[in-house]
Amino acid sequence: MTRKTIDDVAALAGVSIKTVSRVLNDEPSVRADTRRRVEEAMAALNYQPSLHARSLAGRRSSLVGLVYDNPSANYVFAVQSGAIARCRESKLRLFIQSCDGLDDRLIGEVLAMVDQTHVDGLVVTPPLSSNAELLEALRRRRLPFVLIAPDVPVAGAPSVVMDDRAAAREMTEYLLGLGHRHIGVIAGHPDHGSSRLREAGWRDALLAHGEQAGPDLVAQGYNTAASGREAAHALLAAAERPTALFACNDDMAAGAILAAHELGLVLPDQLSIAGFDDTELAGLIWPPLTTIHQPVYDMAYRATELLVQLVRGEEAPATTRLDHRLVVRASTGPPRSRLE
Amino acid sequence: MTRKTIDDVAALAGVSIKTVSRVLNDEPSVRADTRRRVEEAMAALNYQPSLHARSLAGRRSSLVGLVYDNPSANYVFAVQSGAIARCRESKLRLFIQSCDGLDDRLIGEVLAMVDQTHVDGLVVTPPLSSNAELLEALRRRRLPFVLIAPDVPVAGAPSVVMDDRAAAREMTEYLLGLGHRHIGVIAGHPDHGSSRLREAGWRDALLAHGEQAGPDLVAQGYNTAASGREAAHALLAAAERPTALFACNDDMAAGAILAAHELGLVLPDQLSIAGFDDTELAGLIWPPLTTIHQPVYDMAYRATELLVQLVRGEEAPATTRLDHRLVVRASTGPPRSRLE
DNA sequence: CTGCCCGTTGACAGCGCTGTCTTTTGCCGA
DNA sequence: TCGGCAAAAGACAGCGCTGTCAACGGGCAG
Repeated sequence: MTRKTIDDVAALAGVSIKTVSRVLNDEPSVRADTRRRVEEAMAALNYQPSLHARSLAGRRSSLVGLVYDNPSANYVFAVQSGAIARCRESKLRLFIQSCDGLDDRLIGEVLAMVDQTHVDGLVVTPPLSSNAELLEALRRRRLPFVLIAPDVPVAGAPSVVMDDRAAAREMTEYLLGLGHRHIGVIAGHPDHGSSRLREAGWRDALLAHGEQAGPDLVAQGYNTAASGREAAHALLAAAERPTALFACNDDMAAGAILAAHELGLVLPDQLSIAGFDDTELAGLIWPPLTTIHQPVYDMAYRATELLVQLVRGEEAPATTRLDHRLVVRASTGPPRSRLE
Repeated sequence: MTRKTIDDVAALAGVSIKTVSRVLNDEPSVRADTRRRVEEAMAALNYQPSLHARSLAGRRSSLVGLVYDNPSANYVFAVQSGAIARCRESKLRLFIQSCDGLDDRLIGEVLAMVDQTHVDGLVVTPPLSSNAELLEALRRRRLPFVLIAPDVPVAGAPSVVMDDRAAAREMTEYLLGLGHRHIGVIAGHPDHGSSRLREAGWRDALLAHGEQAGPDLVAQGYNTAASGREAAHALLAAAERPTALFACNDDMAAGAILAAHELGLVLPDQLSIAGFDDTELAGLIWPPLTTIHQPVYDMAYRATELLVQLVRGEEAPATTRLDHRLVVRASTGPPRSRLE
């Protein structure tokens, strides 16, 4: 059993291969009954057109690239899921390129992938979406691409973002509303654009309420649980201990909770801890984590949708902002002093 | 700037395109200095051969497929990472196919992907690696494939496995060694082959030590934290409460820990909880989870390596067994009765 | 010096499609 | 009935490579 080609279908349907091609590509000017005959022949032969032949002959590959660099498993998985879902709707295929450990060969590898596979466009996730050099190289290639959560907007490339700063401010205001006055922040990885925004949101809220936001309330983290734990220990060692900690992502919040447990602190009575992202993890730790829901799946879905538009030659909005949501769980509560 | 083709390289190097092709494919019978000239030309032009043209003209595509169906984010991420790492070494590309939500169209979609993209071979992860119908269809297509953790060995398809049963037994024996006598088990998803093996390992250990392994010590879970929590509540409601729980994966263990916290139980004094898989989660919850390290990344790496061998026409061992490891953390300890 | 062999290189067809251009068909009004 | 015209269908080249086979040249035995 040799593989079926367009010639087999054409022969069986009694038409030329070009007509089969037309049916395949949903082109007009094919009579309804001809179309039906062709479709029946395709079904009867279980015909599957060759991606490679189509890509070589035509200009498009029906392939969308997704590039990422070492963010967390949950993030990558959510992004992939969203992008795959949208691709399926348009009969596209997702081609995934991990840049993990590529370091300075990164740009070359991404471009090699782009050139070899002829992807029609690219979805770029953070932190690559803030890599100016990469983006510039993509632009020079005139390859359509969409950014997820870039640091700053890039001309000509639509972005899908959420309002990190407003969300962080919201979270901090929620903590202030509970009665906290000393709210420490565990900052995110300095190379990630969102880190600055989230820290800024925390500062916004404190200053708006006339509270201090001094350096003793800030500890640098690196988006990992280990760094969160360390940062939390540092913050909690201060003379005037914060009664609440806002970690700029859930992993660091989990690390902070570990630190709290190590110090024998009862959560949330003696210490409130909040995170950011609402990963799966947030609901699995104890106490369940108050956090900001970041709609990663939806952002990836939307980004892919925008890319589809670009590939078709349609316009796409420069910035698409999706809503976040404050998710209150059990890791936060009023400070003990107010209870006593 | 139009894209470079093999003709450009040939012209610059002053050879025929066939010679460039030979260099590209590491074929012998190219004189060293000719090879060098061609390589220099390729570098000078930044030439990237077209995947589609190569696949169409040759028989192979340099594409390896990876199929998965809804296991956890961590699992999928680890598998992808391992497979990508091995692919990179052989200059192959990984083509990912998610079967999430495909249900009965699953087999058709996988085969369509295989036929359209002409992947050279497939790495199949659980639970698909136990899908007899899918595997049979792949075999009929004479497509090389390697299974990760299949339920039962499949003739002609190498498998990469770990010894789930021995690992579960080891874990249970460790708990017995701590002094536990009533050890409950939260069984995994009934559709996953490993679930049975892990439960069997638990039973092996208990019976070998002359302990009961009655139905009141078994609760059905579905590999999710929510199901683990429910199962734990059920087990802990028994008249003679178990002093230790063995959850057949980490997510369910996390759910069980949630349940324990809800009941106000102090871990591990009043209750020990152990998991299986050693996902990232295990180190992030409180108390850190005692579990079995499953070498998912390594299994995927190895599976891809075996697939590369198969594609080359070499033999590959029917079964490759990788080592697990008992990872003791703080969620387990001697039962309280022994302390009193 | 001749012929043979092997290592090296090249000419050319064709992989399975799509783009372009041409031909055929069906349908309308006169 | 026929011309005219748009819609439908087909012929054909060629996308960028690899497989096949043929051509070339140099070393070496006879």
